[in-house]
Formats: sequence, structure tokens, C-alpha cells
Amino acid sequence: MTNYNPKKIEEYWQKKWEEDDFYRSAMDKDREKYYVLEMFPYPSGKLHMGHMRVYSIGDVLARFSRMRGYNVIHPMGWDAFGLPAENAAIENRVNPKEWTTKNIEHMKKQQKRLGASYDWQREVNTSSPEYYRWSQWLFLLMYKKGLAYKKKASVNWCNRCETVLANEQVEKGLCWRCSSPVETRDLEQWFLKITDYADRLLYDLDTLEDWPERVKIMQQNWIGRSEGAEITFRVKEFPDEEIRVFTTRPDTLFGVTYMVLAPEHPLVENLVRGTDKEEEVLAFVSQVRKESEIERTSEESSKIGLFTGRYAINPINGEKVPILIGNYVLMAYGTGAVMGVPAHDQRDFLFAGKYNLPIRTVIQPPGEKITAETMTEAYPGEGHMVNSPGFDGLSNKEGMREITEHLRKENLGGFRITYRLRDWLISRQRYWGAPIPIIYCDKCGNVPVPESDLPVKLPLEVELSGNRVPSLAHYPDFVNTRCPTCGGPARRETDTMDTFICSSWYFMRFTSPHSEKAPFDRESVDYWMPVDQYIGGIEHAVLHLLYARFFTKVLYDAGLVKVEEPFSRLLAQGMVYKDGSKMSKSRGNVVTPDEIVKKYGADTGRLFILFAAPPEKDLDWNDQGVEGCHRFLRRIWRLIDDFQPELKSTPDHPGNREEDVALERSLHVAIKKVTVDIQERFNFNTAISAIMELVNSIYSYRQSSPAEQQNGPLLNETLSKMVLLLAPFAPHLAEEAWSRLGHGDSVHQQSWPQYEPEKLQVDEVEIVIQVNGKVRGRMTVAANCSEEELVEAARGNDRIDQLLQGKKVVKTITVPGRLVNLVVR
RNA sequence: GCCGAAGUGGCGGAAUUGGCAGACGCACACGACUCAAAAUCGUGCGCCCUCCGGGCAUGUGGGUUCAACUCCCACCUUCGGCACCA
Repeated sequence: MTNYNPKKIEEYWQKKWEEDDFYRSAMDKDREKYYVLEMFPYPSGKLHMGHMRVYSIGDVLARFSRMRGYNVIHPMGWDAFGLPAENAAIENRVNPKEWTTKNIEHMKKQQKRLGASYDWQREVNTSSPEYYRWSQWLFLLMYKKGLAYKKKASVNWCNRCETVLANEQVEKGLCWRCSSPVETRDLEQWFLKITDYADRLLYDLDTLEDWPERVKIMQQNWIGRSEGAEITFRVKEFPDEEIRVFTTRPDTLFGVTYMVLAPEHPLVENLVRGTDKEEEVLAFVSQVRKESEIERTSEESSKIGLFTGRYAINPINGEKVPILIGNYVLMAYGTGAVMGVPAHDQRDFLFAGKYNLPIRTVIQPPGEKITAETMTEAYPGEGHMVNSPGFDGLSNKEGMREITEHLRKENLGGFRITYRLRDWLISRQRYWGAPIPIIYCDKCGNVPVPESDLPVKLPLEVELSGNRVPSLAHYPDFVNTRCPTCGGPARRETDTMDTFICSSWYFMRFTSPHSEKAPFDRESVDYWMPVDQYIGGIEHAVLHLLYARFFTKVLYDAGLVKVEEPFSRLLAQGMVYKDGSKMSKSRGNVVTPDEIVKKYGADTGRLFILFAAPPEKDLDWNDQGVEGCHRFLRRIWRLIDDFQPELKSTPDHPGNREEDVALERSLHVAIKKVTVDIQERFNFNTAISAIMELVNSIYSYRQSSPAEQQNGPLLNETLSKMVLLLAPFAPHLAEEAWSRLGHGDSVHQQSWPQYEPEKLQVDEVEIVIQVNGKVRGRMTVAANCSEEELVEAARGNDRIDQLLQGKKVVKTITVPGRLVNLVVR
């Protein structure tokens, strides 16, 4: 008898797998490929439970798919650029590259110790020149296509990180990385024109059938498409000045009684110049501009408006309406100006009430009459148009169309779609990133670095004496260069790229990670892409997943790939909690993969993390639950350890006792359940419980069987197949067990077991007898019993017969194999 | 405010197509083994009652149905996304 020693077993097999280069993948056009990918990590230093969870899920799918016969690619790499490396560099006085390299080494060791089946030949590191060379190349591709541009704009600035941020990287007014408040600054920055792809990013969500609905909805909200009209108002006092507004309700145009401009609107200064309102208005404008994004958006109640003294002309009826400026109108959305229709917009209604602006109803709800004098809230619903000369009587839907069309003919507006999505701000005023490959020449302007000069290398000697790693602007050797066009003195762009650029295409690089001629070679990317199964945290629902989709579409348009969507199927895994809250140092509830591996082994850790909850739900870490899983593996170990095939010298036992048939059925039930649960439902928790049930059945079988039967071919087969089912979840124990059962090869090279439907059949079934829908008894009948026989048998049951005394059966319902329900009066 | 997800024993969770609610695991209790403990094996384990047997139970209140965790209506709570979005 031997004890289960996970450390010994796991280290032994890990070494062997590595020596045999076991998980290497290669293109094979005769075989169907399967690309399983976990979001690659930022090399922060060490793995946490979230990592362990995502890798466990991915590894189960990779191993399962291999056994199912697919040509599986399962790569891993490092999202290695980013600010933490700079902070750590200052703190520890160590070069960011060194810090990153050391972390990668350590984390890679940890990943290997978890037994994940990665093809390490394909490892990529986004901070290596071999990789970022192609990130730069892709930037230049976008530049040439007009998708990368530089402009001065009002942008998000994080004071703590000392850099700008993309809109997606601001969460509730705070920096996504350091949670300090984000300010607005007017700066000249590089952008990618993701808005050109807004419609495709939105509509192609419909093609992603195997994406979680919630992720698609988040992207949909983020893109924020709304249809409506753009309408041009003129300023009465300055007939040459136009104010354009965007509205989703052009049908209410006759109901406009005022107009509001954003304080930043370029027209504001002109409107009030030299008037008695000038001082007051400009003071208000500068006060609003000083407020941060949070201040300005948090005070929901205080919508402040200020009359400019000027009037606008409503293009539909020539009426003049007062022009106000208001703190609630955003320059960044629509046109920075809105028309006020108090009767049919609740916000306008309240605003009009506050500033005594007139209300005019122009839509009447069906079967009801509303008037401006009596209404207590706006009516934003459907109805027919009134007070709209020329359009009265139309439904408001027709009205939208007709009015928009009328304006279009008069050249005063037209149909328009507005998005909430903004262009992606990608330049960062930081050192540790891929340099933007642009050169500024006084003579030639902005000149892209020629492809042959890529990569533009990041200088690696870093000044670590201050409290910041200096940005590239502080390296004269880097900055000063020659213009590729005229050869004259020129300066390099000193901003680096957002790290999200590097992670927007890494999954394609994995298909040919050593390519020196292109970001990826055509044949490989066409064979392996798209990623069949992508797994990662929900926090990337809009960030990384939107950017990666955008990149893929750009590459598709450039004819570089044949897929328009990178990830066919997405699994957004839940978070790992303990004692009801997120694991964190300050709460002192952190459990690390290291300590679990040390105490119980990787197999136990993997098993628990998969067993404790379905993958997409949050998981509550429970130390005793881990013990339970460890106990389960020990139970398996004992089965294998006790099994002595050399005793199977009893061929006279054909294995057809009742217990034998039952055991065989348990095996096939388990095969079916585990297969369906992994493949179709991703319910690893129930797949594992099915294996537990099988193991329980084997234990009962052993208890009720003679010794020779306990070592016979039936048990041999049952144990072997059980080990195959276990292989994706606990790969080391399964490998050891497989070898101890006397099989050659690796368990991970075996075919996934098939269940035989006839083995699932039973002769007799237990049927529930209900009276008026309540369970009143049970009976065992032949499985092929007819419905009539079922009812007959149920009525013949003693207890049921008693209950039926003096009652009349008015209806019977039978569900074959399950129940009989007698409806009585 | 809008959109979405969820709510089941002491706990994590299961119930896949409307058909026995609580699989599997944890915790707990009892028994076996042991000098003892651990480990292991076995048994029990939703709540209540008058314990034969019956009643009540899947956030709350209604409804549909022979039958509802599952479908419909209204509401409550928690979590997530978006939000002066015009």
C-alpha cells in the first residue's frame, strides 16, 4: 500500500511532459483545429486565484479537446508593457525590463507547476522588440489607412499616472489603474478611429452566438448608437451663425421652446461678446470648465441654465426661441447643443419649470388629452401630432420621418446616427511601452518610420534616481534622429502606445510567433484563427474585447486575415471570493495558488476551483471544500492502489451479476454526463460530481463483490475509463493511475471514452404515483411497460387504492419512465 | 432612470424539454476500526407536527396547469453595466 503523494507524482509527470515536448502543436490541414486561449496575464509578479481559475478552465478544455481528436493549440504569453513595471522600477531601483523578465520567469514556473498544457514554443512577450516591432507595424498600417491620427482634443488625464487615458480606461470618473480622479486637459494626442467601425462592432455582435449575452449588451451600451435627426437652427441676431442639434425626437420639433448650448460650445463667446450678459456667462463657463468630470456629472439635481440674451430660429416654423447655456449639456456627445421640448422630455420639463420657460404639447397620447397647463410630467410616449401645422394628425413615427425629410429638402438638417463611442486615445506619456513609430521633421512634417527601420527600439538604460521613470522625451539619443524622407535633422515621437494595442492582436501572433517577415504568417493565421474558445474575466467586456474585435476588423479589411471576429466562443469567468469578499491583502483573506499546490498539489487545487461553482459565476473559496476534493482524489488513489490485475486469473467470472450490470451502467451514465457537461454546458462542477458518483458506485461495488471480481476485467475497464474522465481535471493523478493500471502511452493521448446507449438501459424503473399532483406512492415496473399498464398498476397499489375509496378518477396522466398522476374528484 | 444577471437546506451548489426539489461536496451527529487520536469505512441529515402518517417549503404576492425552482403578471432584495446621451 502506498500513499497519495501529489508533490512527487506531479513533479515527475511535469518533467516528463516537458522532456517529451508533449503539448507542442503544429499545423495539420487534415485535422480539425481547436484554438483554446486564456487571456494572457500581466506579469505582476505572482499568480493569484483568478489566474488559477482561468488556467484551470482553459486546460480542461484543451485536454478534453485533444482527447476528442482535435488538433489543439493552447498557447501562453505575457502582456508585459505597462505602468506597474515603472512603479516597481522606482521602488526597487531595478530596470523595468529586468523586473518584468524576473516576474515572467517566476510566473511561468508557477504555471508549469499547475500542470497547464501550454505549448511553450509559442510563448510571446509584448515587450520584446521581436513582438513590438509588429505592434508598431500595425500602427503604421492604420496610419496609412487614415485610421491613426493626431489631434488636439479635450482628453482624460490621470495626475497620479501622469498620462492620458482612453475613455474605456476611465471608470466612474476614476483612473482604471490607480483609481485617482481623472481630469480633462486639452492636449495633442494620437487616436485610432474606432468610431469608423462603430456600426460593424455593433452589428457583428449578433454573429457571436456563443458569447454571453451580458458581454454583448455591455458592448452595445458602450457603443451607444442612437438614431435621430440633426437639425440646424440659425441665430436671429447673427444670420450667418448656425447651431446644429441632434435629437432622437424630430417629431417634437414644433414643441421646442428654448435651446441649450454646452458651456464649451465654440459659439458661446461670439453670442455674448459685448453684451451685458458677457461677464456673467463667461464666468459661468469658466466655472463649469474647472469642475472635474465627477463633480459635473454627479450633481444630478442641479441643472443650471443661463440665458445668453440671444435667440435661435426654429427652422420648421420660424419661431424665435431663447438660447441658454447649461451645465448639463455635454460637448462630447452629439453636437454640444440640444433643443428643449419640455412637454415631451422629462428633463426638459423640469428645466422649463425651474426657469419659467413655456411648454407646448405637440404629441397627444392615444385616447387621452394632455395640455401644457395641466401636465405634471412630460409625456415622452407615442401618439399623434398636434400644434404642428402641416403635420397634424400624423402618428409621431410618421412625423419623425416626414419632418426629417422636410428638413433635408430645405437643407436644414437630415437623418443622423450618433454614437457614444469615442475614438481610441492610444498615446501614453510613459516610458515602458512600444514607441509610436513617427518622426517629426520641420520640412516634411509627420513622417512614418519606414518598415525596414522597425522596430523603433526602446532605450534600455533607464535613469532610476527620481520618483518617475523619465518618459522618452528625456533621452536625447532617442529623440534626435534623421528624417527618413529628406535626411535632415528630425525628432522622434516620444509617446508610447497604450498597452491595449499590444494585446489587441497577440492571439494572431501565437499562430506563428517567430515570424520575422510579418506580424503572423498567412497560412498559420488562416489555419488557426479564429480562437474557438476564449476565456477571461468580465472586466475586459468592453476594454480588451472591444479593441481586439476592432483590430481584427481592420486586419480583415487590409486583407491580412480572413476572419472578421477573433473569438468564436467566449467564457467570462467569475471572480474568486473568500468569506463574501474579494481576496485582498487588506482583508487578510488571500489564499495563493502556491500554498494550495504546496499543501495539496495542483490537481486538488484545480479540482476544487472547478467543482465549487460553474465557471461563469463568482466562486466562494472554502478551505474545507478543498479538503473535500483532496479526499476525493485520495479515494481514487486507493482504488487504483488496491487494484491488483495480477489476481485476474479468474476468467470464469463473466461479470453479469446484478452488481456487474449496475456498475457498467454507472460507468456509461458517467461518461455521458461528463461529456455533455464539458462540451455543451461548461458545467465542470457537475461533470466532477458525476465522476464522484461513479467513484462512489465503484466503492459500493467492491463492498458487495467477491475478491476475484474486485480485480477482474470489469473493474479494470471501469477504473481505466474513470481515469480517462478524470484526465482533463486532474491530469497528474490520471497519468499516474493510467500507468499503474498497466497502460502504455500517456493518458492524455488516449481517445475520450464513448458511452454505449444500450448500456444505459434498465429493465425496471421506479415510477412515482401522484394523486392530484401530490406524490402518494411509488412502484417498480418493467421499463417497457405501456401507459395503460402503468395506470392499472398504480390503481392496484394498496395505498393508492385506499386513497381512491369513494373518489372518482376523472383523468390520468402518465409520463413514461417517470410518473403516473391520477386526477380525482 | 434605463439595461442585464441572480435570489433554492447551516454552507457551496444540483434539478439539461413543465414531471419525485435538495444530486455531488462541505459542515454536523451517531456507529465501526483504534489504548487514543488522525485517517478510513458505514449510517443519518430541509423545516414543523400527534413522527403510523401528514403538513409546509425554491425572495414576496397573485395567475396558468393534472403538475411550476422552471411559464405569465406585479413587487422586494442583491450584484453588474450605462447614465444629465439630448
